[in-house]
Amino acid sequence: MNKYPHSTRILVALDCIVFGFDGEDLKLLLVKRNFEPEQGKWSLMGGFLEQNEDLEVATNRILYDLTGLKDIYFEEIKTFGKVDRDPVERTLSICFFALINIHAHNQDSAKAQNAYWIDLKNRPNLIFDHNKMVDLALQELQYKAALHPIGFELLPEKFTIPQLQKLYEAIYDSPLDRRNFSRKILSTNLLIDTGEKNQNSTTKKAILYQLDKEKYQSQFKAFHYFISDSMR
Amino acid sequence: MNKYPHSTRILVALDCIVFGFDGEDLKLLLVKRNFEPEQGKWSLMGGFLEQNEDLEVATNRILYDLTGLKDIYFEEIKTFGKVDRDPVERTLSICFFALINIHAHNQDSAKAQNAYWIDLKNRPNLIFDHNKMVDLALQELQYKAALHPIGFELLPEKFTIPQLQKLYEAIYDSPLDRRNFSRKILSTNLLIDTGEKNQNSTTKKAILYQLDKEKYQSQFKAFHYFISDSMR
DNA sequence: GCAAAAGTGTTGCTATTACACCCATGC
DNA sequence: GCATGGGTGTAATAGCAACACTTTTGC
Repeated sequence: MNKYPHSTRILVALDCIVFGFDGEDLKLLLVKRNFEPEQGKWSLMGGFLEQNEDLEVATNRILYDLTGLKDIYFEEIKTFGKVDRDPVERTLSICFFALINIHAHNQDSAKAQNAYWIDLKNRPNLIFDHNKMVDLALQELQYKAALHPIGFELLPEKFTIPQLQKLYEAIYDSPLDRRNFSRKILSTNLLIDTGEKNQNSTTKKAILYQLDKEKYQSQFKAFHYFISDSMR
Repeated sequence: MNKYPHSTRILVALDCIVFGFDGEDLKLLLVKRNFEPEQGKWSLMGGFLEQNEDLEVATNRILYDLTGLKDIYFEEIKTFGKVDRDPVERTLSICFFALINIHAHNQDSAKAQNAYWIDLKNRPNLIFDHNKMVDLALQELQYKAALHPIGFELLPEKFTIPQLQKLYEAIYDSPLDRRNFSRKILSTNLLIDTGEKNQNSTTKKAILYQLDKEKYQSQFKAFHYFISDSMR
């Protein structure tokens, strides 16, 4: 240990932007801090990287503590490294976003962390540089979701095309044509008709689909153009 | 300083994949290590993040030391954080790639670092997890260059469309149709005809273009589809 | 004049848009 | 039966792939 001379060791945090979707709006899982510094203010969920912990392990640990979920989809965004970004001590923040099915996560885990789902559009001011992190995370989500089928991570196992459309409309904050959207999604062949229909509807019941996980895996890196350039 | 209790400070390195293009092949600027550990072996250029140094500043410092260039295009890829990735001491590596005009950089700077341009296709085995870093960097370059006009960063100020095509063919290691490529590039309106022609040619002299930097900036985030999905 | 490289043109196809119409459900 | 939301259809257009031909240059 500590054999490289003359170089400083630095505190390394992980900060996580957790996105969820309640059927209408995009939500963020935010923490009302009951600890110093900035007690009482809102922040992202985070934690410190431990000496004997792989980075991926730490990420999964933080997400599990917050949501009670394992195998969450997450993606590293950027490392924030201004010297003075944390007033207490110089701290790097490795920042990533995660997508979860808002109904699958464990409410108790969230409560234990003093975390709440907040509407993305009405989000409060966050501590430190966390506002910038959220802005960047939303940009990355919009970027990735236009090309790759990551949106499904935010939905329950079975979902309808109109639900999927509402999700995309929330992500891009703009309306999409119902008919063209449906055709585009179905043409990817990523969806399997379950034969069931959404019973929670007062009008025509929409078909419930589920993701073809094999195709999802194999086609993940292909470009799908879910959203045209002009919409983004 | 050091006010957060109970958390370990960690050594943070930056490792840089520098891409260049000599007109025929993609090149990597690699360092033949004249220091321990792994002296005599090949590695990426890197350095440590200092206590009072912003992350971006450190990145620019390392790139400047290596190439003698400022304002280099670079992009963060990922932070490598396996506990045992460096045998000497646990070290995080914030990994990024940079694109430079191979003829503009300062040979003396590179020599001072014991760095050489190596053909990407014939690259030697690298130390630690640096092979993985290069693989990932190439993937990211391919991904980004298919959608955004970053390829120009690898070319001199004035260049011809056939040169640009050779660059894209090197990046994707696959041939492109001359006529369709030309049309696609010109349709972006990113190129300005300088009126000059490439004199280093024994046959028909190609038109020298330069980048319209204003359009480059403003359209950078738009999708351009330089390369079709099937080619990637 | 000929070989080699660069510039421009055409055509058929595919994908995307911007629309309209019909069906199922609950009241 | 009617309002609401969901599923399917179509015609015009734009963009793309796969081609051939012509021009410039050095020898």
